[in-house]
Amino acid sequence: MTSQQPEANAFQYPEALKSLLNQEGFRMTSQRQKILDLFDSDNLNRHLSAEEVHQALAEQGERISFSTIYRALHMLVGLGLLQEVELAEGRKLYELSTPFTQPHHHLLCVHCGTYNEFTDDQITQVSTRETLQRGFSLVDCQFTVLGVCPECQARLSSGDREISNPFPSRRDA
Amino acid sequence: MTSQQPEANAFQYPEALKSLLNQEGFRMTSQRQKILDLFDSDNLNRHLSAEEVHQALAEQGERISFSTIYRALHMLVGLGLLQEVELAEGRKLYELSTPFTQPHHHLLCVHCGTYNEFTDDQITQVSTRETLQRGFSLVDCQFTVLGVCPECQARLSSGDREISNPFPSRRDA
DNA sequence: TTAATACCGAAAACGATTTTCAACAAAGGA
DNA sequence: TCCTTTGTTGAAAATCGTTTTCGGTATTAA
Repeated sequence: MTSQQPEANAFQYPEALKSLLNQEGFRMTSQRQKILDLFDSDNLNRHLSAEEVHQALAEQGERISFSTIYRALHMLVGLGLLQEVELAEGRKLYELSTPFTQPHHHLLCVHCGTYNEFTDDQITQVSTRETLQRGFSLVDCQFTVLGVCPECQARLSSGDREISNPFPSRRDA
Repeated sequence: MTSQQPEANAFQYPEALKSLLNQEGFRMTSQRQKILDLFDSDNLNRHLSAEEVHQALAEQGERISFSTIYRALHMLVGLGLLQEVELAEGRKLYELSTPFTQPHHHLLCVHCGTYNEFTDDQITQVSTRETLQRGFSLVDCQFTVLGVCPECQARLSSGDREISNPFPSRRDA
């Protein structure tokens, strides 16, 4: 109850979240609550960019400025509730951090940008081993496998040859 | 000799590089050669940002515009000679791609930004397994372990508490 | 009730990257 | 050889995601 770490179910208890923020001198506001809710709603346990957060909120009638969104995302990362991942080039994505979800990694199609998640103990093992060997403390690990999904393979084999940037841009999607 | 793939030693043979570009309708120019040389010079088999490329060239008296640098880096990635890695947030780094170097991964200190490289067969195994299982073809994999290096641990334990962004910015370095 | 402090949105600033554009250079014919 | 086509360059402008500034508002604590 009085632990410094957020409990695994902090999201179920609005009060716990509020006091977590308060401990650090922050306040729980309606904007922040709505942003958090986005990540917690379980049909949405995916990665969201600031842009996508803005859009998702807009779709439910909430008009929250980008400055507020960015500030909230930063704060939530600082508190350990969210974590950043770098999947799509040029922008950062955010997801619930590992105390609240299973550690997982990403398999990304470099053409259409869709991704799968997977978990693998070996990855965790390697992370731990490498950090220990060098006296590092482990903060996080990000494993991203880039490939071409079956659909894009089919599409590509029928014609359209081109030298493509292995990192997809928003426009290509 | 007539293979479509670049040979592992293409960098030793300027002619091979030139014809590799020509095959795709590009030309080998002095600017592109100098940029390539940067990555090939073996005391420099590290990651360079566009900024660092620009600076390294400036130090040897070459004044090449950023537009040219960015264009060359893109093209070289497209040709498979370089690959992008996302280590430092907010900018892309480039390094020789795996046919020319050993596959390796990165252990990054989130405070000072220094990194170690390591290799690990398990990572490759997992990449292959996950892609095959889903019918993907494997393009690349990026494994980045984030941690705090021993030096920063020591420095941090003596005082300066703060909620910090787990991704370091240039200014923090 | 007031003072202090955190918060908000709009707009400006920022930094990395990309594009535009006009001039230039290499290649490939007539 | 001259000419045309096409790729390349640098400077400057544009873009994009993100961060900061600023004036005003809300919450908290004295």
